[in-house]
Amino acid sequence: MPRRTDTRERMVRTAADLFHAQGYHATGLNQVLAEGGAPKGSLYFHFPGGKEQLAVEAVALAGDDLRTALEAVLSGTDDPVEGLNQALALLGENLERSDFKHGCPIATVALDASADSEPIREACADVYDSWQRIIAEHLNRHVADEPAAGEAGTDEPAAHQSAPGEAATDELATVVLAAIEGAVLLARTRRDLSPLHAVGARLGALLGRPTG
Amino acid sequence: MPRRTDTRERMVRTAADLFHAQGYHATGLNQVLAEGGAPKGSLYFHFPGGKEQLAVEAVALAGDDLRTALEAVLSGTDDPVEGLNQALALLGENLERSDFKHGCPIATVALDASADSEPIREACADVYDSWQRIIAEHLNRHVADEPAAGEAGTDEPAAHQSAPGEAATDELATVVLAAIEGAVLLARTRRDLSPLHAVGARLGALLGRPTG
DNA sequence: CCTGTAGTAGACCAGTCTGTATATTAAGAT
DNA sequence: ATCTTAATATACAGACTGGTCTACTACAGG
Repeated sequence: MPRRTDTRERMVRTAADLFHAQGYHATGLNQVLAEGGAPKGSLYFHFPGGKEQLAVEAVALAGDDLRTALEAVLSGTDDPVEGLNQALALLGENLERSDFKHGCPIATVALDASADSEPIREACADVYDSWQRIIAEHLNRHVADEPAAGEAGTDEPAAHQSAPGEAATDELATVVLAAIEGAVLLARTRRDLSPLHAVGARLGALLGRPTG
Repeated sequence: MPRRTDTRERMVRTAADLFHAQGYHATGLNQVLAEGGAPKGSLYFHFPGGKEQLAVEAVALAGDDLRTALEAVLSGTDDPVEGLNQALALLGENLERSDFKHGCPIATVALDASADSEPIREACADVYDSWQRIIAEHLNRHVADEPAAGEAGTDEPAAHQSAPGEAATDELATVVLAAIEGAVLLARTRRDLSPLHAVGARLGALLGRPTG
């Protein structure tokens, strides 16, 4: 093989970075090419699907990276609230380090490209699912032995097979993910980390702790 | 004044709609013009600041509209959880009615334009602030008499002046807003309302209810 | 040595982008 | 009736878009 073999990966990484900070439509291929140091021909050789394919792969890559980091942080502690707080701290560091340009690597693309491209939308949804799964597992590991509330325990016929509160944990993981995503969105827009701290401070109540 | 006098407002409304569904960079001025039935000259007459000014005004308008709707819904009930659930229902209807194109009218622009334009970013931040204020007032009206937790009551010197739980209510409103924003983001990306329902179901726990 | 091919390099295309400049029209004032 | 101004209507400019095309380079196998 001629010259370099890492061109493809470099392009995806560059694209992921730019999409992360600017979104899909605000990022031109020329910018990706310039920043990645590759000519146009190479792009369409490696990505015959063009910008759309590049975005799908970039989203998947960024999602994997953050999922890995999330797993590492969450598995490092026994306290579910503590684990999630460390995840929030990680996101806060990313925000600060990038002058509030790097929030959620998926959200921008999800919002500004899913109207255009169904494949991109699906890729983003898949990433969110994977994150939610990690969070749910984390919660299951530590708080599944609780009665898991019961405010809506009427309309569940016999859905939960194995664990008793599995459906409830999924719901809880959805809420946790939503709160985190919203906090990152607010923090990025306000250029201020306090939304992350607020969510962190209220995680205890959200997870059903007596009062923190 | 010649011809029409509503051209300006029509343009802002059209722009707000398109920015809402597609974001800032994905929406071309030609599309705004075509959909609003106005020529280019009129746009730069009414908005000498060009696309940026149009976006700032569109964001403010959309933010005002939703703030009004939010106020109406929240003032209609005495139960804070019930009120927020109705707000979630409203957002869910908007999503469904628009085939999941209309989520938060601010988020898309906030994410894909605040890297480019400081004025747009500020406009978005202002809208979020206004929404948060509405939520905080709503919470203050109904739950301010609670002890307002205290899991992190160590590093607060003497911030809260007037009401005892005011700072705590602000924090809580931030978390509520974040959770709602995140839920809308997830719902739009997944094309599925369940994140909204999940947040609704957990609002009680989040607001400090015993386990309701 | 020669050829096939993976990959690179960049010119090029048609279309679109935001923004500007120049008419043209309609109303209000004098 | 005329002059001014608010507003509309287009034509146009220059830059940039994503995408295609062809030429070229470097390596591998025969």
